[in-house]
Order: sequence, then C-alpha cells, then structure tokens
Amino acid sequence: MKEYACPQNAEHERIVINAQEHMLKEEALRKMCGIFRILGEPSRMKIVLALLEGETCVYHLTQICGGSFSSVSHQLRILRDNGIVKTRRIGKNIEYSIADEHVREMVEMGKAHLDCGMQEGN
Amino acid sequence: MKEYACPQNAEHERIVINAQEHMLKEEALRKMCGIFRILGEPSRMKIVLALLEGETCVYHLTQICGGSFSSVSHQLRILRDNGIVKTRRIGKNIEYSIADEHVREMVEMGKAHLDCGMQEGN
DNA sequence: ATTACATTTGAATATTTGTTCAAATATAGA
DNA sequence: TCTATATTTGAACAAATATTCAAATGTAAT
Repeated sequence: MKEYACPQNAEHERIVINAQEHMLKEEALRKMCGIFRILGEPSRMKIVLALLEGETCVYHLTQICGGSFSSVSHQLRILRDNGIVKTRRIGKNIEYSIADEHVREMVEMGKAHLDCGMQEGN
Repeated sequence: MKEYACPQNAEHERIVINAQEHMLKEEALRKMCGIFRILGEPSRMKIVLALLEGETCVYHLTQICGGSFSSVSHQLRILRDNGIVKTRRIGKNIEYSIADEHVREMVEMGKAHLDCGMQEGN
C-alpha cells in the first residue's frame, strides 16, 4: 500500500474519518454479525421458520426440516446458545420455541428482501 | 427414524402441517439466507458500514477496513454480485456505494439487536 | 434396577469460504 | 505506444463449520 491520491481524495478522506469514528469495535461487530450469520444458514433458517409456527419437539422439527436427528440437534444447540430459541422439558421430550420476538422481525425483513429489487447472486 | 408419539403429538402435527405449507422452497430459502449470510461476515459488514458513510473507492475502503487490497476487492465482488453495493467508474478509480436503502434498514436492525436481551453465544 | 425412549454430545469427515500471492485487466497520461 | 496506476481475478492455502456416526445422557415407565 503505497502513496495514493484519487480525484475524490478530499471527500474520501472525510468518509474515512467518519467511518473510523463510527466503526463498531471488534466485539460489537462480531456480536452483530452473529445474528446474521446464524440466520444465513438454510438449515437453521428452516428450523426458525418452523418454530415461528409454534413450539414443538426435536422429532417433529426433524420431520419439517429434513436431515438427521443429530444435525437438527446440533443446529438447535447453536440457536439456543445464541438466544434465538429456548427450551422447556415435558417428560421425555424437549420443546423448542422462539426465544425473542425480535427474531420474527428479522425474518420478516428477510422475507421482504426476497421481493425487493436486489438481483440474484452469481 | 422409527415410530414416535410425544404427549403433544396433536398440536405438533398441526405445526408440522402449517410449517410444511408455509415453508419457503429451496430457491427462495437460499436467496433469503443469502442476505443474512453476507452481512454475517465481519469483513463484509465493515465494508457495508463504511459505505453507509458515503461513496468511496477501494483504496480508502481498505484503509477503513484493514486487510489487503485483494481481500477487500474479493468481498466487494460478493457484495456487488448480490446487489448490496454498486459501482461507477471515475477515471482510473472505481467508486463503490450502497445499492439499496433496504440494506441500511437491515444493518440498523442488526445494531438494534446489539442492545436487545439476547445473550452472547458460547 | 432395568429397559426404552428422546435428545445431546464428541470426534471424524467433508464442504464451504475467507485470505494471500501472483498475474491479469483496464484506464489515463506522457 | 509505453508506462504507471487502480482494481480485479484465479489458484492455492487455511480456517471455519455443517453433517454423519457412534456413543452418552437424562427421564419415564415397568
């Protein structure tokens, strides 16, 4: 990275300053990205979409989402560790549900994005 | 996956039906997850946060985001292919900017999530 | 206690994906 | 046309992570 000067240098320098000033610090950035990363995996999103229909157990989630029992369970663990879903035990079964209505908003926004002007990735 | 019947079987069956009925098809699911996956990577989120301050070139983005020229460019490619950012050429330089104000909303929502009750992942 | 069942866990594997390095384009200016 | 500059690209590498399989937990029922 050597000396450099683009025609818009003045404006860009201002943006650099502003961006550096407003930039989230590592930890906040990682946390913020976390929720996106988690919802960015289809296998997890399916689980979330399913649970938005109501509380249910791992077996029925597996029916809805496909894949193996174990892989659903692994993803549920991640969702739970990140506060997306919560559990309660009923006898032998564990019932999963959405932990925070905030999640619903995000999913709704994602759905809205489906119909907005953005083009498909390559 | 053998025979199974949990105490909540009736309710769960209803949820399975509803979920299957409302479930997005593969393509829509992948597309919807796409925007989340992309914003879920700190290196890309940094770029987006920077561009939300205003249009700028690759060099100045690299100054803001750190990392190599090349890696910023690779991420910009992904952002562009997915309609998150757009470009225009000015002489030798390429100016990047946010393609869709919808992105700002999503980022704002992500920021809001930082302060909501969800706990940190493991 | 012992068995059966629902779910979780850990290790191994396979896949995806971000970064690096070197080379390739594309534009502007001499 | 030749050189310099700004950015992109492809291949190789490394790190992250989803899935599978087998074994382990924890609870309920006999």
